[in-house]
Amino acid sequence: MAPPRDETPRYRQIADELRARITTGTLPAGAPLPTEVELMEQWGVARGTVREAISLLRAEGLITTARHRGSHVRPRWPVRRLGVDRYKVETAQRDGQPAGKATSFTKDLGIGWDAYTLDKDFTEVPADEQLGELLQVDAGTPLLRRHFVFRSHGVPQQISISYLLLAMVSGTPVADPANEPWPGGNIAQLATLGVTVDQVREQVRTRMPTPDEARTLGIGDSVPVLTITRTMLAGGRPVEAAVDIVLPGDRVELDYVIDL
Amino acid sequence: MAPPRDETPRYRQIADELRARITTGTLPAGAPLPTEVELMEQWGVARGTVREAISLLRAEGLITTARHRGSHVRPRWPVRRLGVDRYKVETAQRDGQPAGKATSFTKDLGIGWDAYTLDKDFTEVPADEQLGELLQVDAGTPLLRRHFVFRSHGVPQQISISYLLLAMVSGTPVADPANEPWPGGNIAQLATLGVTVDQVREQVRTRMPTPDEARTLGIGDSVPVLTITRTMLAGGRPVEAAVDIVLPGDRVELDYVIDL
DNA sequence: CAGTGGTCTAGACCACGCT
DNA sequence: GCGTGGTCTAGACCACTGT
Repeated sequence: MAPPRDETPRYRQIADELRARITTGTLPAGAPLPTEVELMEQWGVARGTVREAISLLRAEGLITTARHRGSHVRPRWPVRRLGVDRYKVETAQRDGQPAGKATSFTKDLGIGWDAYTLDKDFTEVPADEQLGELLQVDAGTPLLRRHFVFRSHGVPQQISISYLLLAMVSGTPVADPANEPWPGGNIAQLATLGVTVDQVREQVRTRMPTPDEARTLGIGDSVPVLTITRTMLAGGRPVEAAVDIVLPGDRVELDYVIDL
Repeated sequence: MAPPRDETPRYRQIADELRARITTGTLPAGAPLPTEVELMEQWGVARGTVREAISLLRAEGLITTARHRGSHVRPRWPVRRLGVDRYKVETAQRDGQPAGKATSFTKDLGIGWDAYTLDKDFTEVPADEQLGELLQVDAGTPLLRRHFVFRSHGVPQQISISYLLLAMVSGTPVADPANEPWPGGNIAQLATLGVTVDQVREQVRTRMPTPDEARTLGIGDSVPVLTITRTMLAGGRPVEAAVDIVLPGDRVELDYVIDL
């Protein structure tokens, strides 16, 4: 009953054909794919075979599938650039008026990403081993944990979990969530405490999102994320550590300039 | 016939249970998962349901599946760090003896990645629009295209396609593939032509690999890749552009330090 | 040869969005 | 209420790996 074993599996042939239509633009961004039933008829295969093909394309990030509404060609998002100079700009602003909202997030927003909202969640936690190492303190040292979800135009753009030494910020305006978003961002914030950040280290990795992250960022669970572990240092001493900044991989580009 | 619609789908429950066993270490790296038939019996479901669960885990990069040999917990690879100072080190070496093989690739190799081999493929191509913009030349300008596949211990670690202005390198040793790998790497290479690279720009993105890249890098096609577009500048003038450096996302970390 | 995953079929019921 | 994708069943043949 199984059809002739010509060469490549049927479901792969179907996926190949659809992929070609997408990449050549015959199926433009946003266009609906044929329904499963249509594909069954066109190719003369069972539904499972069609679904296998579609799930391949979904895993490649080429399409999205919405329940009851079919699969559509995934539109390309404008790519948001996160430049290195975002930190330098903030530094420059530190001495002048902290006008506008220039967190390291909002600074990055190019065209079209000017308005934004935050979810904030501040708690106090003891340092675990990894955080202790990053911040060069003993495990158990009390930290202020700040969990942010940045959104612009309602679209989630970044998840970040950042840690500050509680002894450094306790009782200051920095420890008060009500003051977020803080004009000038993290670095301006620390400057009000007399801490001058002079070096930022970013460790960049990629991985697939957890189901939770995919939901929060509004991406398919087949779109990879960029993660950054960021350490801010003042005079060689770590003062802030963001262990897991999570960015949607389909619309972010990190831009680094290295002077030799 | 369909079983009770309690809440989460059966295939998801199965995946969740297996995922938990993996992350807690009950199923350690390299351990085999139960076979499909075993899972069918243990959960009392059809094979399709079991396969759905397994394909979920595969998409998350937690397991690999080999034909006729079952699924196994994917071992964690040592993470290779690509630090910013790799370029600075090369600069320092330029004036001294170019001892050893210190390309920007080999410099990055920490413990265990000392021996390596190259695939090289040099051709001459005209600049397209993107390359023209990166190198600040007109489209159509002749370029030397160098395609490398770096391997260490037989394991592919990096694919890169790099472009140099043909007018700059034509007839020089740099244009001769036989001279690769070049001691000291790209920057040392350009130095022999009197070109002093003083700035490197890297644009980092992530995406899923093409089937081709997955095969070349020896990763599953569900492991994301990091891509870098790198421009080297000398006195503000771009002298080299690498449009698509592709790195396996499961074993690479990019490390940037930003001085303010 | 037994057992594995790869592929495929031909049905089924469901919840939900749309018209 | 019709059509969609989501989920599931119960079979089947295949190629290849191991013993």
